[in-house]
Parts: sequence; C-alpha cells; structure tokens
Amino acid sequence: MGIEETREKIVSVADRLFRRFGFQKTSMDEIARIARKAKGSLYYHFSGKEELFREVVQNEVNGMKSKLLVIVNNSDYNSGGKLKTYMQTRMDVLQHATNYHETIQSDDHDHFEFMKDIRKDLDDWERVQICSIIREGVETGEFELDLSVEVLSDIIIMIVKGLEGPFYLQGRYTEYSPYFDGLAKILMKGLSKMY
Amino acid sequence: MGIEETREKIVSVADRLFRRFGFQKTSMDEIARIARKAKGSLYYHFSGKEELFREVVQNEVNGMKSKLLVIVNNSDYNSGGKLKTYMQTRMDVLQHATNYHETIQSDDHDHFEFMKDIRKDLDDWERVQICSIIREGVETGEFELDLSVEVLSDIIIMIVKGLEGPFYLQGRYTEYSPYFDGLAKILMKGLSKMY
Amino acid sequence: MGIEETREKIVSVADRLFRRFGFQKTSMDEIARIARKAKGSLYYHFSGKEELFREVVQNEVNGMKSKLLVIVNNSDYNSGGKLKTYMQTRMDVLQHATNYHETIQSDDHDHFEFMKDIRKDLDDWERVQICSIIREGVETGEFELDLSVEVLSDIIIMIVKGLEGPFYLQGRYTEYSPYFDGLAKILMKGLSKMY
Amino acid sequence: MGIEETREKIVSVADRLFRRFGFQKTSMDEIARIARKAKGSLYYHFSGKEELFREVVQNEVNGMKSKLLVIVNNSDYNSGGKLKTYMQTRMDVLQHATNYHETIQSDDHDHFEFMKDIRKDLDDWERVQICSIIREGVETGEFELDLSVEVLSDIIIMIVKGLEGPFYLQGRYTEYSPYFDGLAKILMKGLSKMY
DNA sequence: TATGAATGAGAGTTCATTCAT
DNA sequence: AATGAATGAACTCTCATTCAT
Repeated sequence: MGIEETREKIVSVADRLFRRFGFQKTSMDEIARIARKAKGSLYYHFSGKEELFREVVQNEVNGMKSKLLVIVNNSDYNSGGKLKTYMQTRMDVLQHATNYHETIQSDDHDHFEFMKDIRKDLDDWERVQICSIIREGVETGEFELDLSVEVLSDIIIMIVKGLEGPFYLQGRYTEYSPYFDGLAKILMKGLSKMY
Repeated sequence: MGIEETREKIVSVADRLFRRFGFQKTSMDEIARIARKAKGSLYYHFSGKEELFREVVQNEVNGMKSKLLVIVNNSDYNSGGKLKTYMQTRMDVLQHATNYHETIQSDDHDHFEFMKDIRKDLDDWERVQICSIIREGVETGEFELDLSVEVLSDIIIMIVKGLEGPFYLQGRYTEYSPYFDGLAKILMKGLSKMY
Repeated sequence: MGIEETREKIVSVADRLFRRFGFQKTSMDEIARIARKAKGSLYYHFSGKEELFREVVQNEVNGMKSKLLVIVNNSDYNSGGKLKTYMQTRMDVLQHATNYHETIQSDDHDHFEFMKDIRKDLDDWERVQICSIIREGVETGEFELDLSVEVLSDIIIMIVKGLEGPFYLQGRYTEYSPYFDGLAKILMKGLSKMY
Repeated sequence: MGIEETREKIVSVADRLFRRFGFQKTSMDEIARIARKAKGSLYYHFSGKEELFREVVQNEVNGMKSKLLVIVNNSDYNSGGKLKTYMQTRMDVLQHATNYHETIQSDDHDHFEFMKDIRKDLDDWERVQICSIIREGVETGEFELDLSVEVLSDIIIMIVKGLEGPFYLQGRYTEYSPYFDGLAKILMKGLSKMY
C-alpha cells in the first residue's frame, strides 16, 4: 500500500468519524483503529488532529464547489433557473457538509481560528458565482435590476446563508421544505424589478 | 455570603466561561477557580457540569422571553410595528444568547439531549406570541390575511430562525444589518395581502 | 425528638446501609439523607464514619451474644443438645451479622484496626460459653473427655468459625446446609469419647 | 525495556499493592508511581483498574492450581497421603492468595461480578482433582466408600473451604495449625468406611 | 514509511470532614 | 442539639502527542 493510499485511507476514515461525532468527540485513537493504521502514522502524515480536520474540511469544500460549478456552467438553464437551482442545490449540498458546518458553529477558537481562511475563501468564491449568474442575466436582458449587482448578490447570499439555520442546523428540512418553493418565489419577486 | 449569593456567583462565572469557551472547553476547575469556590461547592449546588449548564441556558432563555414580552405587551406599537420590532429585537437578543445557541449547534447529543425540552418550550412560546400579534392585527382590521394565522406565524418563525445563521452564528451582524430593514419590508409585503 | 432518638435513628439507618452496601460504599451523605438528619448531626453524635460503624458493629455483637446466651442458659437442653443448638444458632445468627463480618473480611486495616478489640472480646466470650457447656456436660456425666476442656472448646470454636466460610461468606447456605446435620454428628462423634 | 517487561512490572506492583491495601484502597496513581510508569501506561496495557485486578487474581489462581497439581500428580503419595497433603497445601497456598480472597469476601458486586467466572472455574477444577484422587484410591482398593465419589468430594471441598476462614481470613494459622493434623484424621475417619 | 509503547496534563466527580450559625 | 453550606484532597479515566525502532 503506497503512501497516497495510506493518506487517503486516514482522511476517509477521519471524514466519516468527524462527520458522525464531531471534532471533539472523535479521538485520534479511534481514527487509527478504524483505519487500521498505527496512531503514529497519523502523525507522520499530518502534524496533528487539527491539520487532519483541516484536510477533511478542505475536501468537503472542494466537493461543494464542484457541484455548484456544474450548475453555474450548465447552459441548459437560463439565469433565473440557474439562480433558483443554485439555491436549491446549495441547500442540498450543505445538508451533508457536516464538517464544514462544525467550523461555522463551534466556539472552539483555539482549533478553528485557521478555518476563517477556508470560510472566507468559500464566501468569496460564491460571491463570484452569484455575480456571474446575475451579470449573465443582465447581459441577456433577462434581469433588469434596481440594485447594483454586488448588493443584490450580497442579499441573496445573506438569505441562502440564513436558510442554513433551519434547514441544516436544526434538522428542520422536512418541516420547512414545503415552504421553500413559495419562499423562493417571494424572495425573487421582492428582489427583482422584472416580475 | 449566603447560599443564594454563592449559587449566583457560580452561575454567573459559569455563564461567562461557557459563553467564551463553549461547554466542552470550559472546565469545572476553571469555573471554581474564577468563582473563588471549591470545586466541591459546584457539586454541592449542581449535580454536575451538565446541570450547571442547563441553569445557565435556562436563565438566558428566560431573559430572552422577558425582553420579547415587553414588545408583545407594549401598546405603543400597532400590530405591524410589533411584528417588525419583535423580529429586530429577536435578532438583537439572540446575538448574546451564546449558550442557548451552543445547544442548537452542538452535535453532543450525550450532553444536550435534555435541551430539546427547553428548545421546544421556547419554540412553542414564540409561536404563541407571534400568533397573538397577528390575531390582534386581524381583529383591529390592520391585517387582512390570505393564509391562516397559524401558517403565517410558522413562516415568520422560519424566517427569523433562518436569519439567526448569518446574524448570530457568523457574526455578520454589522455587515448585514443594513439590509435588514429592506428585507423585513419585503417579507411582510410578500406575506400579507394588505399591501 | 430527644437526643437519644436522634442517635438511634442515625445508628439504625447506618446499620441498614452498612449491611446492604458495606462500609466503603456507604456514604455519610446517604446516611444523613435517609435518616433525615443534617450531615453535621452525624458528626455531632459520632466523631466520624468509623465510630459510627463501630457503634453499629457493637450493637450487632451484643445482639449475637444475647441470642446465644439464651441457649447456654436454657435448662431444657442437655449439654449435647446445647452444643448442637449453639452451633446451629450461631450459623443462623452470623448469617445476618453482616457488619461484623465486614470487619473480619476487610483488608482495610486503617479503618478496622480498632475492630480487633471487639473480635477478641467476642472470641473470649464464646470460649467461656463453650467451656461452660462442656464443663456442665462433664459434671453431669454426660460427657467424658480424652482432651482438656480448653482444647476441646478451642477445636469446636475452630470448626464453627470454619463453617462461617461456606455458610455465610460464600452464600452457600442452601447448598451446604443439607450436609450440616451429618457433619455435626461426625464432628461430635470424632471429638468425644462417649459415643 | 520491552512491552512484556512493562506489563509484568505493572502487574507485579499492582499485585503487591492490592495484596496490601485491597482493591478499593489501592489507587491507580500509586501503582503508577511505584511502578515508575505514567498513569496513562496502565490504561494502555489494561482497560481499567478492574481489568488490572482481574489479571492479578488470575495469576494468583494459576499459581494455586499449579502448586496443587504437583501433589495430585505426585506418585510418591498414596491416595490418603495425597488427600491430606492436598488439604494442607491448600491451606498454605490460600494463606497467600490475598487478592483471590478479596473477591470472595467483598460485597463490591459492581467490580467483582466478573469474578464469579474465575471462582466457578476454580471450584470446578478442584472438584475434578479431588474426585480424581478419590477414584484413584478406590481403584487401588485403598478407599472403600459408603458415599458416592461426588458427594464425598463435595463434603471434602466444603470442609476445606470452611477452614479457609479461621486459617486465612482471621490469621489464625499459627494458632490453629497445631490442631490441623488431628482434625484431618478425624475428618477422614468420619468420612470413610475403611478405618 | 510506519509502528505502537509510553507519556502526562487535565478532565469530571465523590465524599469525609469542618465550622459558622 | 442541630444544621447545611463549603471545602479540598483523592479518585478513575481520557487522549493528543512523542519517539525509539
């Protein structure tokens, strides 16, 4: 088993356990045991628990990005469709991005200070995507704004981020999702002149 | 120093530390040290770390309730004003309800299973308040709904809960709050027939 | 409630709990709680846990003595009957002298060093009783020994003490008691010339 | 220092301390300190205090078995000699099996529930040995029983178990051992027809 | 490249005892 | 004569990390 396989094995087990039990309640011991590696091996490949977690989260974020990118680049949708699908997919993807969420939620500044960078990076990336969708809509004449592209995109981001709460954190997906479609319409209506 | 003072001292120190470091990273040792009490004293007054945390959270929730109740019972507002002020105050209050939030966020089901009750209780309480505001508005003819009072109140609750995310969790209060006023209007417009 | 009543209440609760959970696993807290007395009261009446236990054991030993004395002084039995009944009653009484036994068993020399006196006292007392029975038997011509009264009584004491093991300590009462009668006969036959 | 040495060092220190202070009054801290190992090392090698104790007791029991087996297999003795020597050696060995005894005596069912197995195993083992000795005696014509081999062996076991009390528990070895020879004869005489 | 034995600081909790009232 | 709040030492156990091999 090559070095890369070992690394991946460790990361994949760590991902599963962090996802299930969270950062604090997952021990290096358990990761090692389940990965069938020696505890020392984890420290050969990663400088500590924190760096291992960082790797796991970065993988998750990369996965999220690539799924969202598929929508942004999918020419089957018009801009309105892209926006709505983006929002819906984002909900879906975040449902499963457990570890990323732990970094948002946790007060554990000692360990997660470093996560600010990853979060900031993702925020910026999303802003770029949303802006790009809106700009496309404006260019094709599909959208006609009475707000700047940047402000509108910020508001949209605020709202979708807001929905992470009841949808993901509080596990109210099934409870609230019936309202989602209506809500989406209301929001888009309120935010754009064109309707 | 009477028993009540001691209890309060412990709770107040615990509140500060839980708020700052979270449940896991706050040790009974530190609470005792800073409160200038023996560790055993904490266990005289509370059966364990969990119960102490429970007390802290319950205090927080009671504080939230009483602040919100002031608005619901304030006859200076008309119903629309009450609703908007309720939403804004809620944001404000939740900003500081750090410990309550930890229980929403945490995956630590071992420790926080007991919090379901407190959360459920608060949810129900809020639903009652919102319904009461809306009903008042309907009775005075200020509101005219095309949804049932219950459904409307559920949607409002969903939205304000949703906003907890960016406002509280991610510390974006200052960043997003300029948009809040506009958002509130949009939402109320979208939800009520009368506009 | 007078002072004597309080003392007795404490002792009686302590007795019950020591009996059930042993010395170590019974806490002063629990004794106080169940006796409905303040913890401080226990320390008003007894200098510590140890002295309270001492009192409990002493009571138990006194109870044992008085039950055995009834047999020794009962003129309905002849000497052989007394001896056999003494042995049987001793088994029975010891079955329930849980706290006394704890002092025999425990390695806890710190706490139970003081128990040597109580044990020595009881041993001496029993030796006197057995000697008295045997002497009575000799005087009435019922017994005719080829050993001195003292040696014979020591052997009897050794045997009855020995039987505490399987009968009491190991909870084999029901298992071994069928053999008891036969064993008693064998022993008495082996020990005395008269058969 | 290899792993086996460390394990043995821990076990040997634990054995000494358990023997001296008993299970409850021996702390993991002290074992670690005296063994010159980190506390965590004890938990690396044993899952807890209980398992460490279990190991100690198992070693003791194994030692007892092998010493007794020497007698059972020693063809220098005839069957009567074996039986008597077995009984005497048993007394001797049990004198030093302090930890095994703690499990017999202790009321601490939480910790020692697991000991039932070890005890049961030893009981069964002894029954087999005694039966084997008796059968051998019967086959060589040395013994002629009016009881079944099984019942006779049960009675012998009861008696030797009984003698554990005064001999071991109460430290009366030196006091009572002068009587032992006579007692042994009496018992064997009482139990077998052939005398 | 990988191992796993060893570490030690720190965690939550228990409890006999003290003492001001 | 009685209280009960307060203490602090001692306990078992956890776990991220180190290091010789």
